[in-house]
Amino acid sequence: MTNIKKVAEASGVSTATVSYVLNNGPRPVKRETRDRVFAAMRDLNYHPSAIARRMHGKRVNTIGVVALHPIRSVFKDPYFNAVIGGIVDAGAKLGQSVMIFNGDRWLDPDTAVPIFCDGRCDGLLLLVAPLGDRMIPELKMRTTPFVSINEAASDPDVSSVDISSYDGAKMMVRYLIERGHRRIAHFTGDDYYQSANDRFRGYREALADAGIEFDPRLVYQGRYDYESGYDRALENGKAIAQSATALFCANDYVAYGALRGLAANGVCVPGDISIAGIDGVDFGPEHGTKLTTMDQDLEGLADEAVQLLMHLIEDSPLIPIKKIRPLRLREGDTVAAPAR
Amino acid sequence: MTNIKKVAEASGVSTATVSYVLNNGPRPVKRETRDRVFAAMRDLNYHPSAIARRMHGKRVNTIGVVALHPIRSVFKDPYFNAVIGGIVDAGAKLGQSVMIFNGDRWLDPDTAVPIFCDGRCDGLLLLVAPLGDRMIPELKMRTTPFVSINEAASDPDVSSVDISSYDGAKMMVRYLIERGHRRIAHFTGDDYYQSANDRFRGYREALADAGIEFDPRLVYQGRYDYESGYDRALENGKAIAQSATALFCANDYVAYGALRGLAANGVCVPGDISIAGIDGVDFGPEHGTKLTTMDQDLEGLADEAVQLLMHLIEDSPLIPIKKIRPLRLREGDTVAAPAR
DNA sequence: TCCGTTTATCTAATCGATTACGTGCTGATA
DNA sequence: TATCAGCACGTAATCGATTAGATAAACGGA
Repeated sequence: MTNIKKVAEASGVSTATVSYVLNNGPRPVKRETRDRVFAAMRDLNYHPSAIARRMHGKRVNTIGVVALHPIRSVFKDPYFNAVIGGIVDAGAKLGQSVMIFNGDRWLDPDTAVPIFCDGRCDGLLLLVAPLGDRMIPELKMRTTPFVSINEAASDPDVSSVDISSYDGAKMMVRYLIERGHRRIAHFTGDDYYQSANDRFRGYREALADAGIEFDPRLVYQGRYDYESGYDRALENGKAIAQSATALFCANDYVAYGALRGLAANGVCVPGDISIAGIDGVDFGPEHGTKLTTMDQDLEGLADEAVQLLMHLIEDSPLIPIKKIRPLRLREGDTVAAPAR
Repeated sequence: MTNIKKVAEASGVSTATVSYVLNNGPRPVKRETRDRVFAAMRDLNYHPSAIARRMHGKRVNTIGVVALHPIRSVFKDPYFNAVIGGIVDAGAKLGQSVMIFNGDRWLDPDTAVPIFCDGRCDGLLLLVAPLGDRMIPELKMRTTPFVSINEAASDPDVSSVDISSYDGAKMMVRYLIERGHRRIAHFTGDDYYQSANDRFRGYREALADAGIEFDPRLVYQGRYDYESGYDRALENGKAIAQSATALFCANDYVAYGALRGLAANGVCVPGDISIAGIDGVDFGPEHGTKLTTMDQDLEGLADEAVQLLMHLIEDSPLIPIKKIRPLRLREGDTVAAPAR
């Protein structure tokens, strides 16, 4: 392989000079010499080893994404896909490659965190809810900067980018109320997610603000996935359609599941009941129905997280930075005024 | 940071001995000493730097995935998602992390390939059709092993994992013929993909084998995406329904597009016309109609590619290895016998 | 003309590991 | 007891870069 030594020999200078040319500093090099070095680099098809540079604290232009999910596969999930895709895109624009840590192998923080921080990445993005509580203390013991995305931002020392699930849920339920609904059911998400609790709280607050009494019989405990929404809608479809005119689901998967589960019960959406989700996940053009949801702009979220991480890597600020992103209503075809 | 030197001091041995303990070789260490070293590593919370080890030709346990597409975003594409997800899963099982190279930044082989090979990855997987022709000559000049996945396997020196698009298309068209169809239309894929041409060829051969004359009026040139299928079906829906009883699409996106485009024309599938795809892309449970398609088992493909790459990395065999994977028919709800 | 500055470059230490080579010790053999 | 093999481990070179410190030449002011 061609290394810096060969380039130095070929251009008749020391390796130090080649390095100064390569990095455009920290010491100046005469233009004439510089040109000779560049020529030698071209002739020998030289490209510096990222590894050797990292030995001196230089960056490797790699950001690690720890994308773990306790149950489902991350790559079959449009939410994770959108975020990871956004990270890769945002990274590529800034010349950063992205390393993905995904799989059961990384679930144990004691063995995983040292590997995340073994020098291959300049910084880390965490997509690990609800595992962050176990992961973050380990990460804080090391020097690799990291940003937590959606969840686990409760720790005040951790830089994070997050959405306000509470506000989003509240806005959506307020919207349903404005459309004339007063009997609004709710399918919850997994209760070990902080966001699921926040969304439930936003739902209750919006009702309270409108002077509507909270009815626990309209709340169906569930998980954050399609099957959960489908199963609950299939079991309770008729009851829901009779007792409520709208159904607010804890996320878009649940909402789509509910949609199909209700359809299987012969309930029409939005004719018989309105359905609203939250997250704004893009299921692609192949998908049929457009869901009314709160869009959290996952690409924008990813972009902001990457930029924040780059800031941490480059400037290592002393105090943690927390960003909260707003959700925006996206009207689809699943909400209408109540029939009655 | 704690490094090997501190561990050596703490356990009263030299760094060499610590290294022998760490690597369990190449020289033996007395059990007693080994225990002392392990204890010191635990006490100091020591974990070796992957970077420094790489300086001595050791592996970093990272495989790079070059996932480029000339037009669409890779992460909004279920095909790429399935393959990349499969690679990440297969890698995690073998203790490998995956680095993703994606974005316009890497389209130019002259600047990109040196970066792919800058030491951060032990090997590369190429998902770059149809760009491989430009990328592969550059890669062959370097020492980083690589495997090409689907396309660009034409170069006899390159190890690859591929499906036989020709056989798959032929099998699918033969199946349609067996179901009673004789007038079979075809939506092609982008003609700069070798696979698209192979699929078209398989279509023609299957017709020829059954003694059915090839009718160029039944062939609609297009691209490998949903919109292409949709647009062609929307424009020509009635004509297609009248002139053919089945439609074989160059991939699953096109097929889904055709499905919706025909529906918009009031054509029923499979009542009025049967539709078949090829690839076996999984659109997730949220998706409605089940397409009849040729499944190429993308997870299995990814798994085999990772294993092949690991073989190249570990054993550096002298001759390239080429694998061809079969496609399997997956019956869905979009093919029936012709109505007549 | 002499000395201090500036400029351009070289020498060598350094990063954190791996490993070839050298050394001291033990025990078996002649 | 001298010799030699083998074991256990230390010393130091090495990987490919970066960079502080040393050095030599050019330049400018008193």
